Amino acid sequence: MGDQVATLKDIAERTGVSVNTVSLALRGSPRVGQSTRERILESARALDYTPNHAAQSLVTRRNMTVGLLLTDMTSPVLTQVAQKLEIELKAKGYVTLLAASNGDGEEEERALATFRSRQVDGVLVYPNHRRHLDGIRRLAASGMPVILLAGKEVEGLDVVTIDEQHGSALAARHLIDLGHRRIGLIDSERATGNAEKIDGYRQALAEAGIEVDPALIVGPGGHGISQGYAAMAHLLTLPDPPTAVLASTDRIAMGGLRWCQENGIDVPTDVSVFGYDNVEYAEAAAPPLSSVNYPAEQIAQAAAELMLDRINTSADATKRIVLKPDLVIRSSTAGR
Amino acid sequence: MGDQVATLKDIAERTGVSVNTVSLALRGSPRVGQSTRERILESARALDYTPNHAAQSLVTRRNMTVGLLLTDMTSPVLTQVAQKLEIELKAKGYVTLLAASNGDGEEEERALATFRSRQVDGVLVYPNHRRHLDGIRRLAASGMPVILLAGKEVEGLDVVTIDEQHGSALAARHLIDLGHRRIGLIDSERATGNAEKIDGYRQALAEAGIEVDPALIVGPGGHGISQGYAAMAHLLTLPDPPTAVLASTDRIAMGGLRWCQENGIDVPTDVSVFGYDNVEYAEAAAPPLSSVNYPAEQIAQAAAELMLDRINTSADATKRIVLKPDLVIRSSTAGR
DNA sequence: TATCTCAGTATTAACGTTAATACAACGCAG
DNA sequence: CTGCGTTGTATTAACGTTAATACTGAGATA
Repeated sequence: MGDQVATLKDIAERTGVSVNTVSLALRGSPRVGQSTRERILESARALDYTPNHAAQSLVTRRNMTVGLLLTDMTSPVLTQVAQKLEIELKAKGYVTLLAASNGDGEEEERALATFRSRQVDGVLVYPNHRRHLDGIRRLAASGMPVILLAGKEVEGLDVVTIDEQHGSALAARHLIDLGHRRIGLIDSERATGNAEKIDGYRQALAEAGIEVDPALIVGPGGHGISQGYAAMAHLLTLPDPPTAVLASTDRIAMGGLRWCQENGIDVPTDVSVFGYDNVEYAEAAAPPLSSVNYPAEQIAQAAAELMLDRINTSADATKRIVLKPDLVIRSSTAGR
Repeated sequence: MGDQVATLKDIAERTGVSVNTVSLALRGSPRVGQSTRERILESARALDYTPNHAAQSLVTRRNMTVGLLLTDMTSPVLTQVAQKLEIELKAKGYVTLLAASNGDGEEEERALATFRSRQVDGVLVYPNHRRHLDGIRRLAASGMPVILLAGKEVEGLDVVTIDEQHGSALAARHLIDLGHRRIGLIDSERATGNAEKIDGYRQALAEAGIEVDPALIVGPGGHGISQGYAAMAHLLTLPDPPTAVLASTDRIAMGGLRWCQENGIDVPTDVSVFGYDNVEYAEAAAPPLSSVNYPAEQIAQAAAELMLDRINTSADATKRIVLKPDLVIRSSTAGR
């Protein structure tokens, strides 16, 4: 029963006023009389009225929706950001339309097209590739507010992200300060921030006057736990193995920790291991993992704020908000 | 330039035909002539036309959207399901509108209202409370397809979930088979499936003729890692501590593992620990955690299929799909 | 040649809402 | 008692699309 949803018209008929009066009353306009308003509100409640968003958005040209495009819906870092964003935007009345590109460029394009077709008011994107931003640029050029959540060096687009190079350099410096000179790097090619993280590592080593040994840099070809396991195996069975290892991801680091454990290599006595992202599980690793903290909350907050700005006020120059990450030192790192 | 989005009308004016002809042509109707069609398609491309979804949905009464309400956007299990669901639904042309209730009943209500207002074609829900389903029931009663993703005992609503009691019983039985008699249970009150998991534990013990010692059942008051840590501390400092512990969540189990590690208690020699969910990180725990596998992919697949069914064909009797979980045995469990 | 068919296109009316404007009734100042 | 602002409500026109129906001209049919 009552399979049809109630519309303004239904309320209007029931109360004997015009549709427009109902609309005004429900929106709290002072122009409708006390008693009429009450009758209308009561009818609305009785009919369990919910405004038809499509109709509203068609006429107001506001959708109260922002699109959020993630590269991976299961990444703890990304979902943390997504969670905060959702909360932040919801507080302002916006709904989050989520899509995942799962590392696929075509999926990314499709998601953007969907966002456009649905007339979202703005789009937040973790791009798949740092260089290949054509689709995103096109969308932005068409007047859609677009904010990138990775790729601090990007020109011509708003960006809110962390300084991944800085984080990486910080971690490397910390290891150097502990007395390490041979520091391995496991960096997954496709992970967000690839080149930047390698750059930070190089920078820290250069500053300390340590020559970079290319044999100590290994791309695991993925960012799963098993890839970290394999990469660590590779590094520690080298003729002249590193005494410390920097991983581009906690996942990778934890895979590495597992290899150490299985092979009787004590962390941090035999090797120090440094993660990246400060995932919740890093705390429960064996041993608890030192990691570069990804300030998800601040990113989300800044991004949400900027997004609302972009939606409500017409274009300024593009903005670039780059947060500096800090370190969380636990017990997977120690001096020589 | 071109800040205004192109509409059918623009294409119509440009090609000199009527709006309706354009609409037909773009939808591939055979009723429009070859040459006209080509001119229209070309114009559409030139103007970078994207259909206005709000307008479409207003008249077709199909939104091609399903709402997904999660209790926690950062839970690895839930996001895994969300990911698969998104992929599955996207393949059928549906977009996923995501919301998180974050364990708050009012947020849940608000999210459902949003879904309704946006005229989603269906709603998938991880409910906050098993008993308090009023809002969800009301939505379903209004004709909206609704599928619950937890709470196998629920009447009158479609449910796709796993048999949590069975999973829990399986795990307990495994520990019993290994020779354990004093088995602790850490079950977080609010986690999905609370009562069921306890029931499974009781059931397995009863079957084996082991009396349940209430002192061995501890509710950690949350499902974080630190709560698991504290709960394990509590259990293992008992006068007569358990020789095996079943945790209602991998997160909790991993918190427990950490406590053991810090306190020189070897797992599995001194205690066996069993997790629940088979989170990715379980594999990298120290030691790798035995866990009840949550078949996220199957859940998502079944839920998506049922949802499309509900959207496309009018109501049958409510359906209840309950998958049986299996165990993943790693090295955190061993015999006495 | 008159009629019938049919392909191709146009016209009209929805969908549910908001926005702009018009109207009616009323009290009140002049 | 005329005119005027005020208050409350109604009317009309949008928004961009689809659906139903109406028209038009040309070739086929009788």
